[in-house]
Formats: sequence, structure tokens, C-alpha cells
Amino acid sequence: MIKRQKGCNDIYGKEAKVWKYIDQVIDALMEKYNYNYIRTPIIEATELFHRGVGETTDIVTKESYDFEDKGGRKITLRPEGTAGVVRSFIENKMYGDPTQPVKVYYNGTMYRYERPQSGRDRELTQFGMEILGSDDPLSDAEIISAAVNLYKILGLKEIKVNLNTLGDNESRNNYREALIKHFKPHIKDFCEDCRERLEKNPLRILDCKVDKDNEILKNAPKTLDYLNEDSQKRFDKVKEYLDIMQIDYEINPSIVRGLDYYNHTVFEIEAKVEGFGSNNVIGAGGRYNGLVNQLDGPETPCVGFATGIGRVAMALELEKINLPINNSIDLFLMYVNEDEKKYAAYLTQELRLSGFIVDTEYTDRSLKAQFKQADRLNAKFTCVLNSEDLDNNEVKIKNNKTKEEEIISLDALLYYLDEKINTEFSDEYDYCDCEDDCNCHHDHEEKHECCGKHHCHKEEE
RNA sequence: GCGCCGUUGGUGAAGUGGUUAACACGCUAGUUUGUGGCACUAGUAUGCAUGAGUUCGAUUCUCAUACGACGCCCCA
Repeated sequence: MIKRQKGCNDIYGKEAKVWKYIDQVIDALMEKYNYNYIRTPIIEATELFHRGVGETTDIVTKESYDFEDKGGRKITLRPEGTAGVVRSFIENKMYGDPTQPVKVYYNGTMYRYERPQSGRDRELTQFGMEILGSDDPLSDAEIISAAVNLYKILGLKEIKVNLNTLGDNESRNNYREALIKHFKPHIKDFCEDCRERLEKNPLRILDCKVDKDNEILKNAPKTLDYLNEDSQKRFDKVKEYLDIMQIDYEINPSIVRGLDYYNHTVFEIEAKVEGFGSNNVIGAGGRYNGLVNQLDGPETPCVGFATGIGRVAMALELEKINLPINNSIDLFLMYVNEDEKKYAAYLTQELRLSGFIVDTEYTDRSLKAQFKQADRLNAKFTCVLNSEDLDNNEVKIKNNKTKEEEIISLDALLYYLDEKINTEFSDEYDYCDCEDDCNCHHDHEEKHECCGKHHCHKEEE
């Protein structure tokens, strides 16, 4: 049997509905924020990600999907979205567009050649948004607010924004020097990894899991103490705008970015739910004023954010958020003989074109089995087509919730369904409060997604 | 790249160096002459990830590989 590739997942069934819902929320939100959708290729030239700048070299060679195509071109499957967007920004000279800044969002597949673990796959889907061409602190605040609002609209409650600033290049470099100076005399007390980090990436020592209780680490200098006046003012502005927008955040000096095109605002958003793996960050972002220039574009200040759809879906599941996802169909049509089947073919066509969600039988099963199928599909109404009724221009239709049956004329069917669905099924998703398994002997109970209990429609009446 | 644990039908899983691999759910059919759900009955893995080894004999023991889960590194 051919199996899927390591660290890659098939998203289908209920999970696919959740993903689709998330996508819809993203699109609707981005429209309100007036961001334009952008699609860039999944394959890019390796050097886009392989700029050989300090720490990146190690990352790219070890953890990205690099290969040569048949023409000998060096190709990399994009490991993140920002670089492609920036490449596109430069290549298409978007910096010349009359509308500035350029606000775009993407939502697509990324690839990282890593060992899979909780919340980390080789193929992942990320939504991200970028503002290119603005250095205004308001744009930092807008990105953070949009991120928080996305999570809120989806229904997540247990999220936390960790905010920090690296300051401008001067502040950043001063801080880096101060850190090395602080840790160097005591580095022998730190773990092996931290000893490596000292010269390579001293900022990373700050969020080391092994040494997190080390006094030297706790007393380490904070970025905030090394901000020059401009950087401090800028950070204050970002916080001020966030306060005005009523976005909660916490200053967390251990939030850092290793790559040197980052400066000023950095933030991470955590899901504070039980059950997340070792890494509960569901989204992160920051300002990267150095990147456009580094990729041979004009000096352009940018800020952005990205979140993994898989992790968001995981957070929604762990928080047991009941999403407004339609899991039912309006009508299931049943039949036994060929004449009735022909009528079913006609009627499904008719009803679907009128806007109803309709399904029918395709495997010539027994009526009993067809009823089971109707239940599995959560049909609001069932209808067994009967030759006699049809001769009289009538159908017998059954409300699967109340179990009431009615014989109605075919002419009235559309109106009847429309009316009933709007009145009797309008509170479709609102059944979260059941406490106990119902004791009735009907087998039409269904397990609740939210509470894991059983739920019986009849009992609810 | 490193570490730890795992892999048995459609699903959840039990189990053993040796005839027919539990049990449950699900599914299909019947009892029910065209109306499901309850009940009862029957059917539902020549198969225990793959390959090699030990053995008279391996799903069971050993090793390797693949995949999965979790953690480390790293996290753009």
C-alpha cells in the first residue's frame, strides 16, 4: 500500500470542515481589515531562503526541502510565507503602487524537513498577513489586533499575547553584547546547548528550557533596558495603540527572534489549553525592516504575522469550541422500486436546484438500511417515495426530529420544506447544555462533540 | 540529526513460541408480507507494519527498515 509521506496529513471528514470554516473566517476578517489575498508559488529559488546570513544557514540546509529540478535549478519548497511575499513585492515593484502601504495575506502550504512531533508536521498550512511600507507603530498594533481578533472570532478564549521589542539595530546590538558579557563568566554552569548559543545566538539562551531556573538567567539584562530613546518611544506607541484597541498583552522579555532582519516589535501568541504539546505557540510575528533591503529591494519597513492552521484547529478542539458547521442535510429520499428511483432522480435534481441539501440512495439497499443512512447523514427530513402516493401527486414526508409524518402534495413540497427548516431547525447548533445520557430506548442518540454525552432529539421536545 | 515508546479486521482493542486470534462497537442480512432505531439470529482478519534471523514451529523472541506518538536540537 502506498502511504502518505512522513509528517504529511490527509485532512478530511469533520476535520476538513473545521479547516474550511477557519479559512472562511480568515477571508471574511481580512476583507474587513482591507488586506488583499496574495498567492505566491510553493517552490522558490533556494537562495531566497538561503541567504547565508548568520543563523539561517544552519536552518535552511538542515530543515528545508531542497532539491534540484531536471534543469539543474536549485529549488526549495517554501518553509514560510514571508520571503515569497517579499520577493513578489520586489519583483512586481509593489513599492511603486499608488496605494501604500501594501497590505496582503496568504494562506497556504509550507514544508519543513523536520522530525514530526506534536503540532509540527513536514507539511503545514499557514495563514499570514503582512504590511509592507509602513514604519508606523499603528501598523504593528493593527497586525497584533488582527491576529487576536481572528482567534477571538473563531471562539478561542485561552490565548495570551506575549509582546516584546528588540529595538532598532543599535539597541539590538548593544543588547546582544550585554548578554554575552553577562553570561560569559558563568557559561560553564549552563547546558551544553546554551554554551553553543553564547556566541551564535545569545538571545536564545533566554528561553532555554533546561536552564530556565538558573539565577544567572533570571537576572539577565532585559531588552527593554537597552532600548535607545527612539526605540523606547516607538514601543510605547505600539502599547498605547493596543490599549486603545483593548487588546490584552503581556510584556515578555524572553520573546526574541534570532534573524538579523528583525527589529522592534516581536510577539508570540500562546494557546493556554491543557493538552498542547511542548510548544503551545499558535502564532507569531514581528517587524522585519531589514528583509526587503536584504533581498535587493528598496529600504522598506514591514511587519507581519503568521499562524499555523493545524495548531489553531488543535486549539479549537482542545477548548471544545462548538463551531457553526453544518453537519446535516435537509432531506434524504428513499425508494424501493425502479419507478420510485426514477422519481427520486427527478426530485433530487429539482430540490437541489431550489437550494436544498438533498441526498438519496445509491446502493439499492433495504429500506431499513436506507433509514440508517438517513440518520447517519443527520437528515432533517426523510421521505420514502411510494408509487401510490406519487400517482396521487403526493409524498409522505417525515420530520426526523419530531418523528411526525405528513402527506403533502408535490406542489407544496418546496414551500413546506422551506418553512419547516426555518422554523423548527433554526437553533440547529444550540444544543450544548445536555448533562446526562437520556434514558429513552431510541437509538437515534448522537454523541455530543462539546460534552461527549449523548443527546436525544426526542427527549429535548 | 539525537532520545523514548509504539504498530493486531472498518473502529476501539485483548492475547499466545504450537490445532479455528478474544470481546465490544460498527457494518450487512434475516425474524418484520414496503417504514429504521429496541430485541434476537447469522455473516463480517487464511490475518497480527515490512524484511531478515533464532527455532521443528514466530503474530509472540532478536535485529534492521518504514511509519506513528512524544520529547530534544531547531523553530524562518
